[in-house]
Amino acid sequence: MENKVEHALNALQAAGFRLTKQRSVIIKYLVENRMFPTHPTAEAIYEDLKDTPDQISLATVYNTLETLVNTKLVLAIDNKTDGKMHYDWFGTPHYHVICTNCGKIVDANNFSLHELPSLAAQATGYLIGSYQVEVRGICPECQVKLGLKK
Amino acid sequence: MENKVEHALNALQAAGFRLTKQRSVIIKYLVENRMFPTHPTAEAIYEDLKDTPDQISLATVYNTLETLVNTKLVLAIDNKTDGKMHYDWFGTPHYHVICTNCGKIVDANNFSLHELPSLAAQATGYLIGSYQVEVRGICPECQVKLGLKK
DNA sequence: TTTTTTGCAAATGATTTGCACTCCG
DNA sequence: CGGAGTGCAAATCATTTGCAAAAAA
Repeated sequence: MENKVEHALNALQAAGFRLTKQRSVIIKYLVENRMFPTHPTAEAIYEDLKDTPDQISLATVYNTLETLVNTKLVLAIDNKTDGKMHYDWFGTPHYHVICTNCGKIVDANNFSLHELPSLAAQATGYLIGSYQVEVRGICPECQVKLGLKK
Repeated sequence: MENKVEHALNALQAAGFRLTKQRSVIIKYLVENRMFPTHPTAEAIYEDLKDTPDQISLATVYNTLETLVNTKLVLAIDNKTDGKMHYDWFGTPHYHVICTNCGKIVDANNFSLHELPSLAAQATGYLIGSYQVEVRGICPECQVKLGLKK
C-alpha cells in the first residue's frame, strides 16, 4: 500500500515532475480509496483533503489528476449520470462496468485485452498509448429498484 | 443509405418516440457523414443543419442525440482534446482509436469483443446494455508532426 | 537561483433548462 | 385534442486559466 505510493512518486519523478506534498497526499488518497463504492470525483477528493495539514486547492486536485492520467497512473472515467469525471487508481489492468441508472462504477478483469493494442496499431497506424473498456448496464441494486429483478 | 435512415426512424418509433422532421434530418446527417475525418460534435451538426428548410435549434440537436444514444443508434465519444462530445452513427460494432494529440477519431473492428458482455455480466451481476472500447495513441500525421516518425 | 507548482478567484464554455408554442399521433 | 417535441435565451456548473506567492531541484 505504502510502497505503491512511493512507486508512483518515483514514476512521476522519472517523468520529470516534481515531488510535492499535495501530489503525494492525492496519490495516497487514491491508492487507499481504491475499492470505494463509487470512484471519486475531483470535487470529492478535494472535500476529503482540504482540511489535512497540507492544504490543497481544487485547482491543484484537477492539475494533479491530469498529471496522473497523463502518466497512466490514474484512469479518468465518465459515468454519464452525474456530469462529473471519476478517477480510478490504475494498479492492474481492468475494465469498468458502469450502472446507467445510478452511475456506480465497478471493476472487472475477466476478459483478456492483451491483443487489443497491437491490433489497433495494425488497423490504424496509430502509436498506441493506452486503452479503456467500458461496459454499461444496470447494477443489481438498480435492477431491484426498477422492478427488473426479484 | 436511405433505408438506414428509415430503419432508424422505425426503431425510434418502436421505442415510443415520435417521428419529427428534425430527428430524421439529424439521423440522415449522421448516416451520411459516417466516414468523416472527425466524428461530428453537436455544435458542428447544428452549424451544418441550421439553414436547412426545417429549422433546428442547438438544444434540439442535443436532445435528439441523447435520444439516439439511449436507443443505441448513436455512440457518444469523448476525444479528450477539445472538451466536446463527438457522435458516431453506430451501424456495425466497432471500436475507436483516438489521437491524444489532435483528437482525431477513427474506427476499427479487427478485435473480437463478443464475449465481453457476458463476462462482464458474470463478473458483476449487472444487466449489460452496451459496451464501448477506446484506444488512445498518436495518429500517423501527428507522429510526423511530433518528430516521432520519419 | 530558476523553474515548476500551487492557490485563489474569476472566466470559460459545453450542456441543460424553463416556458410558450408546435405538431405528431 | 393532449402530450411529446421544439426554439430561444438564460442559467448551470464542472473545469480551466492568469498571476502572484511558495517550494522543489
